[in-house]
Amino acid sequence: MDRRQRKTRELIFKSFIELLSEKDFNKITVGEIIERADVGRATFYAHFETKEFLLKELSEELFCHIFDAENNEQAKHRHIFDCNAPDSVFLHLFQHLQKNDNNILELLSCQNNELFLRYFKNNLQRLIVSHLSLFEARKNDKLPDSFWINHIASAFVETLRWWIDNGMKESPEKILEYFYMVV
Amino acid sequence: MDRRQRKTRELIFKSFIELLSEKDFNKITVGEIIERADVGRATFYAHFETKEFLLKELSEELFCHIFDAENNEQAKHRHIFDCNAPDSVFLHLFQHLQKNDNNILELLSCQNNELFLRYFKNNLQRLIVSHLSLFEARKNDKLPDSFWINHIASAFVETLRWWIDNGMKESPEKILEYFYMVV
DNA sequence: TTCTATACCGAACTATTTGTTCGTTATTAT
DNA sequence: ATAATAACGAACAAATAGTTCGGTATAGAA
Repeated sequence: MDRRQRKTRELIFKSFIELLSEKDFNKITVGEIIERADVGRATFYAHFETKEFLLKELSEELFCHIFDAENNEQAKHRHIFDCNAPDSVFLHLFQHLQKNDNNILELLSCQNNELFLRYFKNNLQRLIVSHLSLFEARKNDKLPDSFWINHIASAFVETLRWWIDNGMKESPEKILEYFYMVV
Repeated sequence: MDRRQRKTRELIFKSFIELLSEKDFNKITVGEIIERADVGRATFYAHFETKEFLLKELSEELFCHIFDAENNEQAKHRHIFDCNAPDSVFLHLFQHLQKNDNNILELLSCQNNELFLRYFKNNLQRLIVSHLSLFEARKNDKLPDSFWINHIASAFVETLRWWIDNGMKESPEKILEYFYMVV
């Protein structure tokens, strides 16, 4: 990809993230985005079909970073999934979030959190399926699999939401404990 | 309230609900709403400050109907909460939803379900607080109250979401069973 | 270095939507 | 019957979305 393209793309993302932490997605205008990113109007539309596509691509970029272990060559991200301790997956998720890598936290806690928590949950479901054995012991046989998976993912996201909304005072270990208590 | 006011208000609500079941909230224009409701532009703005306020008032009208037992004089709605059986509250919620009183179901399952499920959850929390004793036995002492309440409300909403998304094939009793299994 | 492709600029432009204003008409409550 | 007021409808300014196009600057290859 052309260096110019990369640069513009990053400028737009940066400006957009800033704006998202300030105001509601639907209140953000393309005019504001390009002004803050300092790029031309036509340039924006050369990169993103609409504001909605911009959001979609941003989300994908952010969450792939966290979740797509298989496709991720970089060792520093792989370690989340390579650990031997059985329940380290979720602990490391909490830890990563606390460290606020990639500023995901700001997006999960801003006014638009519904938007991102939904994306987050979708990605999470795939992760859970591959770690389903962790929860096998607690599952009631009568429960349909899809119900069970949805419940675990929801419980994680809601735990996360509660943690953020209450100022993230608890340690990742403590939150993991809470999470396991209810699931 | 003037009969004319009541009439236009209902016309606008009706038109709005129809549109919500067809397209995304943010894609709906005031022009479409008033055209379908067959009221003048100025009339719309005399009733609702913005589209967002229209949504808010609609939600309140719908959910108060279900949740606000204390303030509701009508016996037919009060019965949800007057039952003696301890867990009838949630069963009756599922039953009511299955019967699709007030067409709430369409709003909970349409493209905008995030919107309404959030409102739904907020109202639910208040209900849960007043029935907290039902879940006392399953609560771990270490868990903060607010975490526990949030978890129960979330689990209910997510159970409901799963039920709707999977075509509501299960009976309300079965769904209640699932709900109690995970909470 | 030179050359070619192309990303970006910027300004103008159309179309859509929002929210307001105001004089007129119709309906309501008393 | 009358006074109050809700609705009409047409026109209006302002904001925004998305497009077009000629000119400029830069990247990457030869």
